[in-house]
Amino acid sequence: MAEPRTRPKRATIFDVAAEAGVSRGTVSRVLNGEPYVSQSAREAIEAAIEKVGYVRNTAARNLATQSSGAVALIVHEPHSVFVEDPNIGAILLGTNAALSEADYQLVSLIIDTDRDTERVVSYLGGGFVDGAIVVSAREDDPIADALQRLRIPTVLVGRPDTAPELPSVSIDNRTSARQITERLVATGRRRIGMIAAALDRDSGRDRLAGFRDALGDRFDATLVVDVPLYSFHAGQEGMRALLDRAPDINGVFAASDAIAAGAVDVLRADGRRIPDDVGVVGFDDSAWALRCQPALSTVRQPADRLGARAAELVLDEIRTGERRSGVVLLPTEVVWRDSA
Amino acid sequence: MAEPRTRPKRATIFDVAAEAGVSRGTVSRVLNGEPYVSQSAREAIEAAIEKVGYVRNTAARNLATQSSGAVALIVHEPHSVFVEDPNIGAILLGTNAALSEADYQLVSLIIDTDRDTERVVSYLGGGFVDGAIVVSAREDDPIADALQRLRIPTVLVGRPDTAPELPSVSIDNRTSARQITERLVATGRRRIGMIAAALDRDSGRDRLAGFRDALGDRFDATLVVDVPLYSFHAGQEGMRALLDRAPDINGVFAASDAIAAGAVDVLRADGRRIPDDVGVVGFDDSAWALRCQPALSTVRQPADRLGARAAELVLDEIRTGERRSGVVLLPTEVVWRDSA
DNA sequence: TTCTATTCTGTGAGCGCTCACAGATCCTTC
DNA sequence: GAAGGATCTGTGAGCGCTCACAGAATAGAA
Repeated sequence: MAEPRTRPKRATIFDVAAEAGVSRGTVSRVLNGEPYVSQSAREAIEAAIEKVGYVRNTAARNLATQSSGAVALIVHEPHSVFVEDPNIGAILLGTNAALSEADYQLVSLIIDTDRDTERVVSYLGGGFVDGAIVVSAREDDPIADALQRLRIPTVLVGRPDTAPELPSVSIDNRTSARQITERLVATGRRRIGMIAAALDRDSGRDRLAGFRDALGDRFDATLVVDVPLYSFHAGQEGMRALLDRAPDINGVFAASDAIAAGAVDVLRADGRRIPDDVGVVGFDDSAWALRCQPALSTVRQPADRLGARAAELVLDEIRTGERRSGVVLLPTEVVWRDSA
Repeated sequence: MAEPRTRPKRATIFDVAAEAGVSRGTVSRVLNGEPYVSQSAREAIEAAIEKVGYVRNTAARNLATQSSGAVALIVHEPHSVFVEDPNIGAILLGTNAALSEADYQLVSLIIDTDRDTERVVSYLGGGFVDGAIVVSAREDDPIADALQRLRIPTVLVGRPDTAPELPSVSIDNRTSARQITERLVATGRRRIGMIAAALDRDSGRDRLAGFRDALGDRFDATLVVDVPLYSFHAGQEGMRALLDRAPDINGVFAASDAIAAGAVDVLRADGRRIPDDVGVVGFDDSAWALRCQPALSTVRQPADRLGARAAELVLDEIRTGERRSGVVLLPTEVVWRDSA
């Protein structure tokens, strides 16, 4: 932290009061939109604020109200994913918008290593934030646990089974996956495989479950490969494995667009035409989807709205003190393009 | 902002003083690492801090020191770029790391619309941050101007010509562009074109200048096309235009990897082999580079170090009160792969 | 021993704000 | 025309910390 610095003195609530010819209390009242202020006083104060160029000092306010005016967005992903994953950026943007609307400050905390976990937990214990949003929590996430212990209003993005007490906002991965797979079925594909990923998260598991739902009796576990990451490379590897097991495969559901792009790459290298020989569908509607040749059919998830909704829920709990547990599911949209 | 909330009472500096049998002043001294504290007092206080679980209240400290303990990272890009551009995420991460090391809080502000500009300027005027880092400032950027007026310590990432008084950290775009183009020349290409972008920023202009440097007399202005964005689509369009103008082209320098990927796409669709018929090089060493077929030769820029260095400079100015203007150039690295 | 430097410690004031309370003013209503 | 309620306003205390100052303790030199 810094040595104190001298900056041009800012006007305080005192200056405003003097200028308007009223007391601090009255100024504070109009600042906070409280009732019981006369019209004339209100106008005088507003004019005075304008005149002296007053802006509120957050530190003082936070000290007096015993709150921080900040909400943490905790992203539990390695740096590489943080940089690459389009959804995370969109969630961040959505959260930021909703929070600043309500005059709250977003503080983003990125957890990469175990050391970060510790640091973040102690930061959270410091009362620096009034609430928290956790993105991509794992099962038994120590952060979620800590947040619960500290009784900090928290909302999860995604829906980990481990912390059902915590409210969360998510998309219906299962139904979405079922819908897009069904369309694959409807176009006459009979040998349909899936490249699944992140089975340690609910999102990954639910996409697999939806795939299974759509196939019903025809589901064949040997046509499911599990890759470690939502990445292009993982998609390539997954597709090669699938091709090994079932050379006659004619439909593929990839757990993300990046994976689908990898799969498309391998399929074309293998001389197969898309969608004629093999239909491929993805998930996310990220930039990958349009970048593929042909453009990918996929599921669009409203990542920014996910972030915004989470922020609203946290704000609500901060204000009312009441936790509304439960899962908020935001609608997705299946986008049909040319890959299937 | 919130109604006050009751949270379990936290220990204050008072509790620590009582526990250790000393006064507040002495506790404050050890907290701030000041001299003139006896060994015994220091030990007693440290034990007391541990025992009562004390953590410092930032709001109170900020109020007393008249500083905020926060540094803003201002990103002047449309949301889409923010989400897509790998460099921005890396800069953010680097800044965050350097700042939290020094116990400062990163506050990221994203400017998308003109309304955002206004809001951010007033936010900045509110004394919420002790310093600022501006990413992708434009020429005549109103934010940079405001920051100067408010006399807030500021460092630019990138090197806009308009605010030479402000210190900045950047890469040497011109030399890097020259180096990678020279290699294109060295492999025997004679008809070399460039897909340039963002010529309203120094980065874009410098890359073009470096290209020109490398070609010397052989530079042919008709082989330079200018595209509006650092994107895949822009790359496709740019390449088509280049092909129209010079069907015999055999070397292409793209101003970014995304553009290069678009160019590669068009070239292959046109039946040209890479690197045999046409050599292609990019810039950034982003995820695009490895994703291309064949993998792209490109310039790696240390985006995270850019962010970290900017943070260090801001911190330094905050602490000393002295502005070190001038440009810090971080080294880049040309990465040779298979596309040229 | 006495005097001066040096090291250490406690105290009061104040940062800018909010909150609770007490008091003032105004309007109803009987 | 007085009582009672609603509406409005000012004041004091306090949030947790830092800073400047004054005073205490210790050490070293004369």
